[in-house]
Amino acid sequence: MGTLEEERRSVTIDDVARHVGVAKGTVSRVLNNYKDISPATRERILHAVKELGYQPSSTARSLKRGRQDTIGLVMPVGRGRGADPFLSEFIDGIARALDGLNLDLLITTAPSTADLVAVHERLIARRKVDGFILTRTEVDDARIRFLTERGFPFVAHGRTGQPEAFSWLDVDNEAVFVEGVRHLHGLGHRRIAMLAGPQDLNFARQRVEGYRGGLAQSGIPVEVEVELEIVTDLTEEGGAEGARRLLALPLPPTAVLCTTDAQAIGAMRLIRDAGLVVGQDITVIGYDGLPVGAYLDPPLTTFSQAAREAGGRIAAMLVDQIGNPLARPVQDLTDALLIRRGSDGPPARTPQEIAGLLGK
Amino acid sequence: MGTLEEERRSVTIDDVARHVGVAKGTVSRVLNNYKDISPATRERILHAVKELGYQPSSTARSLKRGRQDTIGLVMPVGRGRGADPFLSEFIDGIARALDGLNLDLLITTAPSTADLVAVHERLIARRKVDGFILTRTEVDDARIRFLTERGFPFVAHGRTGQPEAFSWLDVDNEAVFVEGVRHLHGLGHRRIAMLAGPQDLNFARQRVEGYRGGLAQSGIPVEVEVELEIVTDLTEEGGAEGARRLLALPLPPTAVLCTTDAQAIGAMRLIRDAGLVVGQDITVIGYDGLPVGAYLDPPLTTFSQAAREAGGRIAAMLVDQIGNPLARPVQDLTDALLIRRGSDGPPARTPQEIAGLLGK
DNA sequence: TTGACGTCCGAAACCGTTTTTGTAACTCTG
DNA sequence: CAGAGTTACAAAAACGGTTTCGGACGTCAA
Repeated sequence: MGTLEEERRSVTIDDVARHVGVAKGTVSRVLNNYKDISPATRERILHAVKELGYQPSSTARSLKRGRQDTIGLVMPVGRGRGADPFLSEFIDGIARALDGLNLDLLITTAPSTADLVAVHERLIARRKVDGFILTRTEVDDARIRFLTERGFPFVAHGRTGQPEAFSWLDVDNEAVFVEGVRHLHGLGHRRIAMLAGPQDLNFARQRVEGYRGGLAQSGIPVEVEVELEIVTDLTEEGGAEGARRLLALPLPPTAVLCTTDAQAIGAMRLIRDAGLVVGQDITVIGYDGLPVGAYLDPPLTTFSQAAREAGGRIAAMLVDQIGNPLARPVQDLTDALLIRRGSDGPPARTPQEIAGLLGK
Repeated sequence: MGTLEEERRSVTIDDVARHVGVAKGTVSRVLNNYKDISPATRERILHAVKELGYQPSSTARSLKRGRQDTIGLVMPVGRGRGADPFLSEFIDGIARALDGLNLDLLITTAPSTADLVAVHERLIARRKVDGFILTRTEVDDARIRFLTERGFPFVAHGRTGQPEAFSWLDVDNEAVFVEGVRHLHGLGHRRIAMLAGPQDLNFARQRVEGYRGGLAQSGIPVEVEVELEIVTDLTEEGGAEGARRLLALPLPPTAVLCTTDAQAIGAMRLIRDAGLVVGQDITVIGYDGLPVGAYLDPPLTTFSQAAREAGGRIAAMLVDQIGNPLARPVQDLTDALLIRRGSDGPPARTPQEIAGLLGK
C-alpha cells in the first residue's frame, strides 16, 4: 500500500512529450494554440494531456513569460480597527471577476501605513504580481506616486487630491453628499451636522466637501458648518463620540450626515441613550449600505454603493491595463443610492426644543 | 528624458555577480547563508546587493525549490449571501501572521460549492500554493477528503463529522452552547429556543448539539427541543424568519439562542416589532462577537471567538506542517467567551403571558 | 617535501516552461 | 525536374534562480 518512495511527482510537459513521442516544444505549442501543428498530432497531444492530467506549472510559465497572472492587493491596516465590511465585499467582487480570467488575487497586509509603499515595492521586485488594486486612496497618496513613477500597472478605488493621470473608479462622493444635504433641507432641516472622517483619506474629504457644497446650495450660512462639522474615527466609537459633542452644543443639530454606517450606528446609539428619538428628534444618515443597518431601530437610512460590482469592474480595468500598458488611463465615476429606511424624517423639534430636552 | 528603449529590466543575480566579479552561485550562497564564504566576499556581495537594489525573483526561486511560499484560501461563496464578517477578520489575522514569515496569501473564490474541490485541485496542479487553509468545514467535507488523500498540507478551521487525522483549530462549539443553555437556565428560563443553521455545516450542527446537551443537563424535557429548534439561514432574514415562527407557537420561548449574530440581529428586530422587549420579555443571545452588536438596542449578548487570533494561529500551524509534512496532526480546541451586554436577563413573563401579549 | 585535508569559490546542471532557430520532407512553379 | 516556398516538427536556448561537483590554493602534520 504505497512504499515510502511514493514520490508524488507531478506530471510535467516532458512526460506528455515522451508519452506521445514528440518534442516538448510541440506540446507547448499545441497548448498555446500555435497554428503550425498538424491536426493529427494536436489531437494525439491533447488526448495525452487529458489522460495524464497534465497542468502546466504556473511557476515555470511565469519565469519564462515574465507574467505571474496574479494581481495584488495590500490591505490597509490599523485604520478603523477591525474588519472593513466594504473591503470584504469588494474583495469578493474582485475574486469573482478574476476567476473567469484565470488570474489569482494575492492579499497582503502592511504592518503599518508607513510601510505601505515598501510592501508594494517588495511584491514588484520579487515579481509576485502583475498589477495592483489600491483601496482607500489618500489625498496625497504615496503608493500612487510610487507606482506611476515606476510605471507599474494599477487601478485605484478612489481618486487623490490632484487629478493625476491614472486609472481609477470612484463614487462621486461630493455629489452624493450634496444630495444628502439637499434631501435633508427638503425635509425641513436647517441645522445639519456632519460627522467627518480623517481628512487625509480622500473620500472622507470629498464627502465633507459635498456637505459644504450642499449647505451652500441650500442657502445655509457657513457659520453653521464650522460648528457642526466634526472629525472623528470611522468607527462606532467615533460616531458615538461625535454625536456626544454635537449634543453638547448650545444648539444641537436636527440632522447628522455620517461618513460611514459605522459612525452612524454609534451616533444613533448615543442619541437614543440621550433620550431622543432617531428619525424624529434627530435624523441620522449613513453611508455604505451595510445590511445590518436594515435591522437597527429605526432602520438606518444610508447611501449604498455597489461594493461587489466595484470590485469586479476594477479587476477588469486592471486586466485591460496589464494587457495594454500604453493605453490611456480609464476613469469612472459611479453613483451611490440613497436607501431610505427609517432614520430620516422631518425635524419633529427645533434645536431649541432639543436643547431643552437635554436639560440645557 | 528617457528613450522609448527605457527597458525596465529588473536586476538579476547575474547583474550582481558581474558587478562584484564572482560567480552567481556565490551570490546565491551568500544570500542563503551558506557558511563556506569568506567574510570579505560576503561583505562585498552584500554591499553590491544593497547598491543595486537586488531582490531575488520568487518565481525563479520557486521553480528550483519547488516551493511557492504562498498559501491558499478558497472563499466559500453563496453561503449566507454577502460578506462574512468573521471571515474578513480571520483573513486579516492570517495575513498578519504570514507577513513576518515572508509568505503570501492567495485568495480565490469558487464559483459554487460544487466546484470547491476542483479549485483546490487546480491550485495544486498549477503549483501556486504550498498549503491550504480551510474554513467553514462541513460535516462531510469533500475538500478534506481530497487533500488528505492527496497528502497535501492544510489546516482547517473547524472539524468534520468524523474525527479524522488532520490538523484543525476549532471552537468547542458544543461546550459553548451547553454553557449558553445553562446560563439561560440559571437565569430562570425554561422554554429555551434555538435558531439553528444549515446542518451540513459542522459548526452549525455542533452548536445544536450543545443546545440539546444543555437542555438535557438542565433537566428540560426533550419535547421542548423538537418544538423550539428551528433551522434557518445564517442571515438577518433567517433570524427574523425563525423568530417569526417561534412567536407563532402556542407557547413561545422566553429565550432564543442563535447560531450567529446575524441571526440574532434579525430575531431581535422581529421580536421588538412584535411589541416585546428584548432582554426582558424574550432573551436573545448571539454568537460571533460582532462589534456592531454593542450598538444595538439593547446591546446584543453574544459569544465571541477571537477570529483574528484564530487566523494567526492557523497560519502558524500550516507553516509548521509545510515545513515538516510528516509530523502528526495538531488539533486545538479554543473557547468562546460570553460577552454579556443587554439582550439577556431573567424572564419577565411566562410563555403564557407572552402568548397573551401577542393576542393569542 | 609530500600528501591529506579545509577553505573558498567557479562551472555547470537543473527546475519546467516558452520561444527561437533550424531542417527534413513536401508541394509548387516554370 | 531543379530551385523556391511551405509545412510540421525537433533541438536548443532562454528565463533567474539553487545546488552539486570539483578544483585551486593554503595549511599542517609526517
